[in-house]
Amino acid sequence: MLVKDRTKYLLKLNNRLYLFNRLNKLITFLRNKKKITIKDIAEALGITPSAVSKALNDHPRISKQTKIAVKEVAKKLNYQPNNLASALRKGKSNLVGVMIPRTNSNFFSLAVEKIVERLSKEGYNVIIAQSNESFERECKNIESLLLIQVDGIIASMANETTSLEHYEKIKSKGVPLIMFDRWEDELDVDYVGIDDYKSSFLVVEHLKQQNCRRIAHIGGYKHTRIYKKRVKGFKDALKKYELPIDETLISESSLLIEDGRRIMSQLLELPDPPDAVYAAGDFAALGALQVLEEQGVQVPEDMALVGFSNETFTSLVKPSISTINQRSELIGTLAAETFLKRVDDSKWDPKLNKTMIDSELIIRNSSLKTK
Amino acid sequence: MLVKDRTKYLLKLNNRLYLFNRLNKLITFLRNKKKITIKDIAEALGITPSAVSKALNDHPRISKQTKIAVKEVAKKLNYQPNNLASALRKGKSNLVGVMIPRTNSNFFSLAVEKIVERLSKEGYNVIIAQSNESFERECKNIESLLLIQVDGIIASMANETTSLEHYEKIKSKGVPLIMFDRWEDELDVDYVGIDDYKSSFLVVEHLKQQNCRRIAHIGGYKHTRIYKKRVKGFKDALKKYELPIDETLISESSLLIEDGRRIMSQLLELPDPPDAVYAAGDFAALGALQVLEEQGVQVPEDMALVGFSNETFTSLVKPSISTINQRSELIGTLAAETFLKRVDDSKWDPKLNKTMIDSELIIRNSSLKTK
DNA sequence: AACAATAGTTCAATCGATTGAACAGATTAA
DNA sequence: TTAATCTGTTCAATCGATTGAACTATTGTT
Repeated sequence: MLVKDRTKYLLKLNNRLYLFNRLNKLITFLRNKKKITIKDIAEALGITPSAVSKALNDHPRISKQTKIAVKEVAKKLNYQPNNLASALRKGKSNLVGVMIPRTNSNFFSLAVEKIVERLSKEGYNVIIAQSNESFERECKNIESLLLIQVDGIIASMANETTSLEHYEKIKSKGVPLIMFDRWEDELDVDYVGIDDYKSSFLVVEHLKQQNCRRIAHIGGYKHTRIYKKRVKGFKDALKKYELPIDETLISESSLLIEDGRRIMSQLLELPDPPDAVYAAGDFAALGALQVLEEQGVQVPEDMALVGFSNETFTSLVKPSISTINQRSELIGTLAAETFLKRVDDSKWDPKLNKTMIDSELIIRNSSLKTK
Repeated sequence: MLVKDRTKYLLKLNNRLYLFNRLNKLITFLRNKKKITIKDIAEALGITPSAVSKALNDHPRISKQTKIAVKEVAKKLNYQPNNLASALRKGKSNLVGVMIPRTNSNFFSLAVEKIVERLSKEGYNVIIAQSNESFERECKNIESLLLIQVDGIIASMANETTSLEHYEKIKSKGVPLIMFDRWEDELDVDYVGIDDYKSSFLVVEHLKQQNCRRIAHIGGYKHTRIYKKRVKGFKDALKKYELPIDETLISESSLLIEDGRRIMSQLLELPDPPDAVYAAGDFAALGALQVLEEQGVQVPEDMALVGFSNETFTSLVKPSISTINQRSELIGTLAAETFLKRVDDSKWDPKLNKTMIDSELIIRNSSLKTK
């Protein structure tokens, strides 16, 4: 009995001490703005740091009371967990790297936005890196991302990139890698993107409906899978719709404005010029449009024009440019979800996820002859 | 009992699945070599981890021989330092957060590129966050950045933002904060941006030279410092160049395309419409241009037009839009350097750095009457 | 030869959170 | 009454790198 009474007394004392300490801590905090750790919370409550850690992480063996008390004090002290420490211990940084060729493109910008949106819901922080279409930069970025121990990388390849070692390196480190849009077949990774092959069919079908007979294609470099697929789709679609395939009408370039200009000029000088141009990129389409305008060629009457990617400007120029919507938001969300599936042990599956979604043709004035 | 048995069975199954998954992961892991730490290097050389650490960091008390040997082994084992561990110990993550309203804007995209370029030279990794002009998102982003313990934040305010508590929080945590372009005077922080006031002078001077007499201004919201300055500069410039100030010609908006359209329409309906429009944003300028074209108003003959920011499309539309180049690259570089100065203890200076750089007027067809 | 100075390492604590094992006390079962 | 079970917590090791103090050879000085 005596022991019990003494314990009660001690508890009371302890409680008083607790209140006192808490107050003290608060004052100290406000005065020196020092960083609060679980140790401080533990001290304030008269328990150990490990109990605090467990309480904060909802460990089943911690009582409800303690959890509530701990969380309350944590909030009052404005506790911010040290991510570095827990990352070090858990071997998980909660950081995901996203690497894209450029941020100032409608497609990538939207996709990234969705990736961030989805991943932050799961408590991840996203690091955005841009390669500027440069191979070297891409390598460096990957180095950096691995250095800071991201839990995964979601990437889209730079145009310049042909060698894939740096991507292999990610895989060899056991870091999940998800590719979207631009990617190579040889790279055995999860993938999300539109069906480039099918997209070309949409374009050709539409142009055929507009009574176009000779369709030219301004393509991207064939070492990149998506551009190869677009060309393949283009040719197969021509076949399907019984249109002639003329190799002189098919070109390969970086798809910049200048490329569009140069190639369009060349096409116009042909003895038998095309009556429609399908560019695998909007910038090239814009370049082509400029040349057409300069040379007084009527668009779409004399020459129909379709681009690819739905860049912002396509709806702003005159005539507005028909283009393929790659549904960037959906791709972004799916890429994020593929990553989440990959890191979820309970759903671990050796099979790779290859997700192909359907693109959408946006018909604008540059290709709409018939009303 | 039956229930219990079943539970046990399920647990067993679950456990087996878990083990299987783990084994799979282990195999992958082992195949790709385990993670190398300084301990491994130490073991390989028969010295202690601390000696290795010191050798790698070029500590003066370590012999040249040892340093060379350590670095050689490190390279051979493909050692990658654990950033988390060193960050935890040193209290420095080598991460810098950059928060911008949008990535798909020429200005911000270029600025960020330069920031990354400059900071990675100094061994920093950059986290890019976009607020999408949303106040809420901006707050969340700052939370995240602080959570992962960035060494500093370089930011430009969202349009929506009027309250500044979240920025104050950064400061109160002792994390260096550098603002660029969009920023408020009340916020006592380092700053880099163009001289918005002076920029308006450039525009008015140019329009006066083009014989414009009644200049309208499509302004941004005045709660944002830069837009306020542009209006002030505009009025003062009108005074200086002895042009009339007509408040009905000065408006305030979000500077979106629609805003430009709406305001331009209103201006055209005035009994005495202006002969020039100076928009504080390129998108608004574009909207205005669309309306002018639709209504058959000749640009620049009947109405000269100048925008602001040098967005990509300004040089692509017809007529190309005159605009202000904010020298994003320079701003980016300077912002990065301001940060570096701020964290360099040897150059510690309580004085805040406010850097104003001169902008540049790019004269294009939308305002060039005389050749 | 004795001692100080110096170079080159090792030792041990540390950053902050996490986690399995250990332990104490309360409750229930045998 | 004793043993078994369950609950709620503490203990101590750990993640990997860093760092000042301590220690041990080695060299130089007188």
